[in-house]
This record gives sequence, C-alpha cells and structure tokens, in this order.
Amino acid sequence: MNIGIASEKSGLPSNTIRYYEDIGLLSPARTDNGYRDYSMADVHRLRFLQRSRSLGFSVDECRELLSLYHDKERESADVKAIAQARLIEIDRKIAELVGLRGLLHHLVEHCHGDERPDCPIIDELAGDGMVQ
Amino acid sequence: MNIGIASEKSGLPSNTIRYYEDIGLLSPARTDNGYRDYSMADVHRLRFLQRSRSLGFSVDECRELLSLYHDKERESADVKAIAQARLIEIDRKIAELVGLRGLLHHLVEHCHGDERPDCPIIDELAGDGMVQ
DNA sequence: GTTGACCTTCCATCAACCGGAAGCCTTAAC
DNA sequence: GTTAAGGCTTCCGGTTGATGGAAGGTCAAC
Repeated sequence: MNIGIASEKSGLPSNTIRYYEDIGLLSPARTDNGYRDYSMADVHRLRFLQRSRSLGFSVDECRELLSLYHDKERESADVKAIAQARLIEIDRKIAELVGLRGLLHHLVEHCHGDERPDCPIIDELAGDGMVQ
Repeated sequence: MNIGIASEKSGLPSNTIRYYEDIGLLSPARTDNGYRDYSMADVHRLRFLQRSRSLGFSVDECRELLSLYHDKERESADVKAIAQARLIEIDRKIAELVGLRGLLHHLVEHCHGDERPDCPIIDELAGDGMVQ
C-alpha cells in the first residue's frame, strides 16, 4: 500500500514515516514506479512506533524497544528497565514543573494585573522580588 | 568587563550570551580590540534573562518581558497575562505527564521483569495490550 | 619570545520532525 | 487528447535554544 494509506492506518503523518525510514526504523519495499510499498507488517511496526512515541519514549528508545519486540529471546527485565528509566524521567519532569508552577502561581497571585506599572512579577525577574 | 566576567556574574555560559546577542536580546559595547564590553546594566539584563528562562518563559516571551520591564508606562496586566499563559501551559504539560505516568506505571507494575520474554509492556506497544 | 588564558567569528550539530519546491505518476473528466 | 487534480518522489531549509569546535587574534606573565 502507498504511504498515504500507511499514514492513515498508523496515525503518523507521511513526513514522519519518511523520516523514520531515513533514520533506519523501517525499510518498506518499493514498487516499479519508485513508490514506497507498505505491508501490514510495516504498518504494525509504524503503530508500534506511534504508541511508543506517544508514551514519550525517545526515538532511540523506540529503536531499542522494537528490537526487543522482535527478539524472541528477550528478557522482560530489559523492557522493564527502559520503561522504568522513562518513568523516573517523567517523575523528575513533573517535579520540576510543579516547582515552577508554585513559583509562578505565587507571583501571578500577587500581581494586581491592572493598568498600573507596578508589578511583582517583573520585580522578581529583575532580581528584587520577594521569592527567595 | 569581558564576556567571561559577565558570564560569571549572570550565571549564563559565554556561548549563550553571544547567542542572546545574535538574536538581538542585548548589544554590549565593544572595546578597541573587538572584545565585547559589558556594563552593569548589561549584566542586569542577562540576569533578568537567566531568571525568566529558568521560570520556563520562551526566548520570545523573555524578549517581551524585557521590553515591558523597560517600559515605564507598562500595565501590570500585560505582564500578568504572559505569566498566566505560561501557567496554563505548565498545567497542561503537568496533566499530560501525569496521565502518561499513570499508563506507564500501570504497565511497569504488571511486568514481572525477569528472564522470561513475556512482557505486558511490549504487548501494549504492539497493540494487543491491556490498556484501553 | 613564548606559553596559556581569553577573546573573536563562523559553522556544524542536537531532536524530531514540518513545510515547501520541483518534478514524476496515475487517473478521471472533458 | 489533453489537462487538471492529487499523490508520490527527493532535497533542502527552518524550528528551539543552545552547545562545541576550528581557526585565529589579543594580552599578561615569565
């Protein structure tokens, strides 16, 4: 099938699919006219990629997960390790954002937000604020 | 003062300071030998940028905040609007990550993580998992 | 005079694509 | 028969916010 159909079936834009081929994540057949020709296995692979990416795995992690997926000798511990690393990363990011949110919320709360120039947010950014 | 000192005083790497100049966020004087020559006002500006960036404002938002900072006629409402937009964005991002975390945590919990190939994480990515 | 630290500009690279240009292929309508 | 539309191809530049390196100029110390 052509790339447009593979795009529909996988939920990935054509450009992204070509990009994934570029970086070696799949290599579909070609028809006589030079068009990429996707099999159901290719589409399955693309959906695997789409799901992995949407869970926030990096492209390199996806590459690794794909190879584990096709490795019948794999140990589930290897897969779990990748997922756990991702989980730790997510927790770190959440903690960072929650901290930021606290600071910013505090500033926003204390800014009257009217036509006067006086503003604690700007004061904070300028270094003579109340936070710390 | 030279860029190295400005870097120390602002907490920004020299390369980043040059980059900020490139994109028009500041324009320090030059000495006869062509070296950048930073005033205390420049350093203040750099610290403003460092603080804004560390609160997660984009470079363009920083540009806007800087111009509001120097605008004595500014309305605090304008500053507040930028900060609130950033806050909404942070909340959106946190919600997204918390959702992801839930999914991933669920999968990790159900993976025994030993030497056997059987793995619900891979099953999920392959499309025959338990989530949904 | 030479070593070493610092400075300059310019360029390449990173992630993970996105969008556009120029051109070929196929099909259907007129 | 041709022409228009839509889909496909490759290639290239842009995005964000820097970061690191090469090649070379400057300056102070020894």
